[in-house]
Amino acid sequence: MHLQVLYPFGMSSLHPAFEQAWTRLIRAERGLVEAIEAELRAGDFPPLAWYDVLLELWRRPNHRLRQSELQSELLLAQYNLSRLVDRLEGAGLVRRESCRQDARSRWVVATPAGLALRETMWPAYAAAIERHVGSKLSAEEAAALAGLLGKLLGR
Amino acid sequence: MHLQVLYPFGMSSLHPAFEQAWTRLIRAERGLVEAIEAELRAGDFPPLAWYDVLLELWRRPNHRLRQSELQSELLLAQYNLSRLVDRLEGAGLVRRESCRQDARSRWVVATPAGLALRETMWPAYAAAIERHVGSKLSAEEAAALAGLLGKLLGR
DNA sequence: AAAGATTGAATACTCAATCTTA
DNA sequence: TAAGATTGAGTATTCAATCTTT
Repeated sequence: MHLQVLYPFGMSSLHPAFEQAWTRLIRAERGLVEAIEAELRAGDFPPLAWYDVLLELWRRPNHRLRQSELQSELLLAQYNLSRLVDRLEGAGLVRRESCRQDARSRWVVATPAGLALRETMWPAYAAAIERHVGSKLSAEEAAALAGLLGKLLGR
Repeated sequence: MHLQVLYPFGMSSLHPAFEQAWTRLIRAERGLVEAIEAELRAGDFPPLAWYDVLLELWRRPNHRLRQSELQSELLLAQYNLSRLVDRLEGAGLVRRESCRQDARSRWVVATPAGLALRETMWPAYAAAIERHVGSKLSAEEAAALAGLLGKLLGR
């Protein structure tokens, strides 16, 4: 096949389509996150990481999750999550509770203020996604993109 | 439909395909960058940001670029690039030169050590991309992904 | 020993202010 | 005034070490 002659697979080469997909993946993610977070900041909302925590908690029974579960949901390092939860707790959006079943663990529980913030934040967030993603892809293209990214994620 | 109850279409809602594409874009980018950077770190290589700078310089005549040009190429904030270049300069990989044409500007020039590092780093980087991206998508899928991401980037 | 979580110290990033030259 | 770049101070992230419980 033609491209394989120009860029044979081997020790140190890479098909250009992979390289381009890789560089664009990084640029698209960073550019869009920056643009969307700037819009949220302009609306006096906290960073997306705060939303992510509140969303995970909101989805669960009793709006609570063990830190270790939050950690694996959000793909965060343990020490990173520990300090993120510190900040949310300091802002009164979550509280920590000790865990009967396993005293090593701690629950992270959304407070009413945390749930209210997530609810207020969602329309602004959705509008920003609509503006930056929805305006550039059709629904079919978005579905195709989600499918390809799913493969990268092993789904 | 269930999701429409949670996220009805309207002023502040979003087609689920956009939401899924968005969340997967973030997860795929972060997971892959983390995995690939971990491999490079294990091979005693510096962060990808260093590679990005050295690559841009390598591509240019005389292996040099104004800081402001590097900044727009790499989509970095000015203060961020300033300190990234400080670190590369401290490691002897680039040097700064004053600019005759516009004394406000400074050139960033790759040193022989910087060019050599980029060259040594590429096979390891390419192998990591191959392992984490090439193994999960066909070349056709990678090209389709690059095309969709290009739309998101306005290309 | 391993899992869950936290912390001190070092590094990196961000915001706003600053400096120089165009 | 604006462009290019840098810097001090504050915030966030990272690494390694630590603590408690399983």
